[in-house]
This record gives sequence, structure tokens and C-alpha cells, in this order.
Amino acid sequence: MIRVPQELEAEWNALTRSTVDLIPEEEFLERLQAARKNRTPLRVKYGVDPSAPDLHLGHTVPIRKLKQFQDFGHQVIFLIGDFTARIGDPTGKSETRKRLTKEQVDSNARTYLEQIFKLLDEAKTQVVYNSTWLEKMTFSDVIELSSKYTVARMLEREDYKKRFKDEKPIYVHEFLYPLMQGYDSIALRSDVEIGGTDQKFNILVARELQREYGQSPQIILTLPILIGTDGMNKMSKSLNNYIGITEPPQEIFGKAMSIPDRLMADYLELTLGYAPDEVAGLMRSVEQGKLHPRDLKARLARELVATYHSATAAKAAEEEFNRVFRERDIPTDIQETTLRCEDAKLWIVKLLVQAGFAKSNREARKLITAGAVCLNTEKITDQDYEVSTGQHVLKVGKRRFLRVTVT
RNA sequence: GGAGGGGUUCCCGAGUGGCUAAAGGGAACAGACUGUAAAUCUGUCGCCGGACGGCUUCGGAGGUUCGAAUCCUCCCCCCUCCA
Repeated sequence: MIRVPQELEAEWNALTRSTVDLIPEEEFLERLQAARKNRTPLRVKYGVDPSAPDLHLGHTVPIRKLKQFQDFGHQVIFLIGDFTARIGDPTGKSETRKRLTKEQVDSNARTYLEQIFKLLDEAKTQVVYNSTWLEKMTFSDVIELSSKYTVARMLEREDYKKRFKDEKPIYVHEFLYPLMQGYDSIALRSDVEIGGTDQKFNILVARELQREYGQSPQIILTLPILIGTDGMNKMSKSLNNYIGITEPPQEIFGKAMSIPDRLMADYLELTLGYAPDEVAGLMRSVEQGKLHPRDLKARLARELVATYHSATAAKAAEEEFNRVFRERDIPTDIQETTLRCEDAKLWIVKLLVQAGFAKSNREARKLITAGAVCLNTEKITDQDYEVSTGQHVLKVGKRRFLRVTVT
């Protein structure tokens, strides 16, 4: 354990909280001390790939950390990896990511920034694009850069090591990615780089490269990867297990309520910034039966809505949620539509299709057979059912409602 | 350049002439139970039709056959090893 001077304790505790790696710890402390003494804020780098413009809670984990740095007066540098995005990051998944055009990248970046400033202080954030320096590099610059790192060291990365061992291909340009990211750190002269644990290797490479280029190597600070609502995989848009920060209150609340219980502790800590001992205390209450897990999760859901919308919206979302899912009542605010019918009756299958709940008659039939269709709180199991004229409330599945008037 | 292996429905993966819209698993969707949790159980799971019928799938194009994912020919793509 290292000894933290009293005057730095608050800062130290806040910045190191909920981190996975902090390398090297002593050096971080020294830099914090120097920063304070010389009144020169640390340059804290965080890079993103602007390929998907919608931010979700997973992204907010490192961003919250940046905010903490910002609050302690450090310089946050938000790096948009526009150059990287235009080439397509090969990491992980087999399918090569689509290359983005300059226009797409620009537009994504704008959306991205709009969203991060919900959490970060815009005036105190420096936004940079890595094409600024990477695009200008010549082939000799690239060779110069590649000569600073060895294949053996590249193969230390778990992902590469495994593929190498399994005789799976590793493309040469994949080796270039960590180098490019490392060069970003050199160009920015960063003191600290933040990232998810999946970025640990790349951030470490940057450290070595900085040393080679005569800079003092950056501190590495990694944060846990947030698991998505499916309880299995990293939160991501493509897996559709995400909670987007621009989603409507009702959605955020509902999705938060649907996460597995075992994720609650992580979410409290990582998405709301609860202190680890507070989380531990809450979880203990749950285990001892003093606190119902549902209530704790509702608190989580409420606070998330409050963060990205407002306390009022949170309250409303919770009331609506209880109304629909606990009391199995119909929502207060449901869409309405009017459908015409031929002879005073409308076939249920047609109704479902016309209402937009099924793309075809077959799909509609499937829903009916599955018992997913309710008309005025009554379950419809007969495929030949005919709906009479008048107003009805149609429910499909657990959460799709529609007020239909048949004329 | 040489040798070998392989491309099957969202994913993994069986299937080597008809019983195959294609096993099994996963994912997904729906139902029961519940706390929109977990676990479990059940159903659906190529597309279309007021449904006993039709249409389209097994890398692509041709061919053999009454009949092909399965056999033949050519082509495309991927992987491994040797150089």
C-alpha cells in the first residue's frame, strides 16, 4: 500500500475508485503531487471510435471518470478516433467493420459530443481528432514507429496470443492499431490515459512508445467493462443489450428493471458512482432480507432516469412502470388508432396486421397461437375471432398497447 | 507456387440422392411462475395465404436424375501447412 499525503487524500480516493488497473500507482501519486505543486493540471486522454453515435451506459463509465478528473482541475482531452474509424477497427469480431466516410465520421462525432456534454463540462474539455496527426504521417514515419516495438511484445496481447496459438490469422495492420493509439498519446503528450480493461494492452503500448519518443510515459487507468442488460455480454448497441442515455424515461426505467439482480452492484457503482462500501452495505441488506431486490433496482432505475432526464421524469416513469407491470393496468398514455371494417366486424388477424403489430397474417397468427394477444384484458386464443365495432384496448406481448376504434 | 481442409437457415453445427424447410445447441420471440430478476417448464422459430396449399433456401452458374444441400463440370470466396 502506498502512503497518500493527507491533502491529496480526497482526490486520490475519488480518482482511484472503481478502477481495475492503475499502472504504476506510485507514479500516479507523484504526478498528482507535482500537478498540484506546479499548478499544471494533468493531461488526461480518452479516445473513442465514432462509429456508433449513440451513447449508452457502458460509455458513461470512463466518461464519469473523466468528469472526476475535470472536477479536480485536470485537463480532459477527448480524442475522436476519426482516422481509425475511417479504416475500420479489426479488433475482436471477425467481420471487418464498415469504413466510414469523412462526412459520417463528422456527423457521428458531433452527436457523440452533444451527448458526452451531458456529463462533462464542455468549457473544460479539449476535443481533438487523431486524423490531425495520423493523416500526415508518411510511410517512413510509420516504419520509424513500427521499429519501436517487437512482434514478441505484440504477441503478449491475449487476443493475439490466442489467435497465434490457435493458428488463426492476425493481419499486419492489426499490429498497427496499438501503435496508432500509442502515437496519439505521443502527439497529445498525455499524462494519463483512461479506457476500459479491453484497452489495457493498447494503452500499455503507448507507454512504451512515449518512452521511445523521449516523453515520460503515461499512467494507465482502466475501468471495468459494463455488462449489458442481457447479463452476459459487454453492453453494446449491436447486441441490443444497452440502455441509451438519450432514450425516453420509460425506456431507461424499464430496461434498468430488467437487468439481472447480480448486476445491480456493478450498475450502482459504475453508472451512478456509488462508493464501493455503500454498495456493499446495500447488497448486504438485500441478502439479509431487509431490502427487497426489486426496491433496490427501482432505486437504480429512478436515479438513472433522474441523471439523464429529471427527478420528475423519474418519479413519473416509476409510477407508470408500477401501473403497467405490477398492477397490470393499461398505461396512462397509449397510442390510438382507428380502423375501418367491412361488415361491422374485423377479423383479429387483420386487426393485428393493420395495427402494425404483425407484418403479415402469418405473424399475427403466431402471436395469437402463442397467447400473446389480449383484447380488453381478455386473452384471445381463437384465430377466427372477430372484433366488433367500437373502442378496444389491444395488448400484444407484455408491453405493446394500442387503443383501437373499429368503425 | 505446391499440398490439404472448408463455405448449410441469425450464430455454432449435423446432414453425402427421396422419410429434409433441413438433427442438435445457442440466441430471439411468446406463454406459465415471478419482482419486466434468476432458475425452471411449455410453445414458436424461411416466407406467404381466412391456413389440408403455394413459394424461396444449403457460396455462384450450369449439368445428371422422376427426384439434389447431397452426384458431375466450371467459377468465386475462406482457412491451414510447406515455400
